Amino acid sequence: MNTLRALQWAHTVILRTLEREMEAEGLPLAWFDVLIHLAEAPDGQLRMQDLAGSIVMSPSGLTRLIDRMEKADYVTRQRTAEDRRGAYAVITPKGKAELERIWPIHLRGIEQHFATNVDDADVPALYAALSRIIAGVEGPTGSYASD
Amino acid sequence: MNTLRALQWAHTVILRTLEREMEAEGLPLAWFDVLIHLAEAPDGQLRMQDLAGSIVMSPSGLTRLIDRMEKADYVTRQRTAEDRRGAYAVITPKGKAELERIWPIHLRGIEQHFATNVDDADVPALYAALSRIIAGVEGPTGSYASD
DNA sequence: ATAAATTGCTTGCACAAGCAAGTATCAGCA
DNA sequence: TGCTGATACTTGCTTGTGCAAGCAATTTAT
Repeated sequence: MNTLRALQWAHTVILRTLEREMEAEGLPLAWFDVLIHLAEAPDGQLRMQDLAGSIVMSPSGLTRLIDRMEKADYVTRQRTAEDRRGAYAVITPKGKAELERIWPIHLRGIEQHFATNVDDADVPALYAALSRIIAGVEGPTGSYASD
Repeated sequence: MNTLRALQWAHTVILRTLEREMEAEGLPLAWFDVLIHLAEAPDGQLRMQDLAGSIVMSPSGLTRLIDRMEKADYVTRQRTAEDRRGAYAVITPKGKAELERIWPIHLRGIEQHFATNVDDADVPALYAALSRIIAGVEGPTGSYASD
């Protein structure tokens, strides 16, 4: 219980801080998340639902997020003949460039607000514990990639 | 970085699940958070800003949250002569009753979605690591109570 | 072959949250 | 006392999110 509360606190405070930093840089954290997941995916594309799962957002939320990002020319939607209901979100060159730009800034933020405060010795245990939690909540069908 | 991502995942998935459960029970998680912090405070009251700090919410967000909860008669605002700018949020009997009602349900949810998946051996390390993170982000002025 | 059920994404709607600006009160100092 | 600045909360506005419903394409069953 207290551990859960600590988890919530740690998350909220860190993420809020990072979010503000990113926003100040002109790229909301959610946008960054999308870009990085796409950049890491083969061909820089992901089905909408897979992407929604990866960044833990509702389908409708993702639809609008991609709407905005498409307007900014960071991603494109690509429909495929193979299943004409579905759509891929594809990262654009501009999206890639933006990701390159923001990446070091974001890393610095993480270093400053998170990594600094983690005892090196804690990391493996922390990571292992969190992974187990995730695996448990998700069940065998989970889409969390522990890359 | 991956550890941070794991933190984010674990938090988001668990909290989202709990939130849906609570909402189904008729008490949003945020309301529960407010109630429990008030119930734990001396005289069941807390200054608005302290409460905002405790549940990690912006002052404006808390104002409206308390507005809603006041309408539901779970809390009251009480202004004091000592400093007429400030206000206390005070838990009402109805609020306490609601907390009693929801508490076991929430605990069961935590057990099911969180505690089950945490290796008992992990807990101390996990808690310690998270606490260090929190302390680091917060600085010496932090308002996180590790009760 | 065709109707029914399912899937994949998109819209209508309502709501909660944050930022910036506003208001009232208090503290410090000439 | 009377100003100046800080504090504590509240309000106006904008935005992002989720749920429920909708639409189109696809699969399943008859």
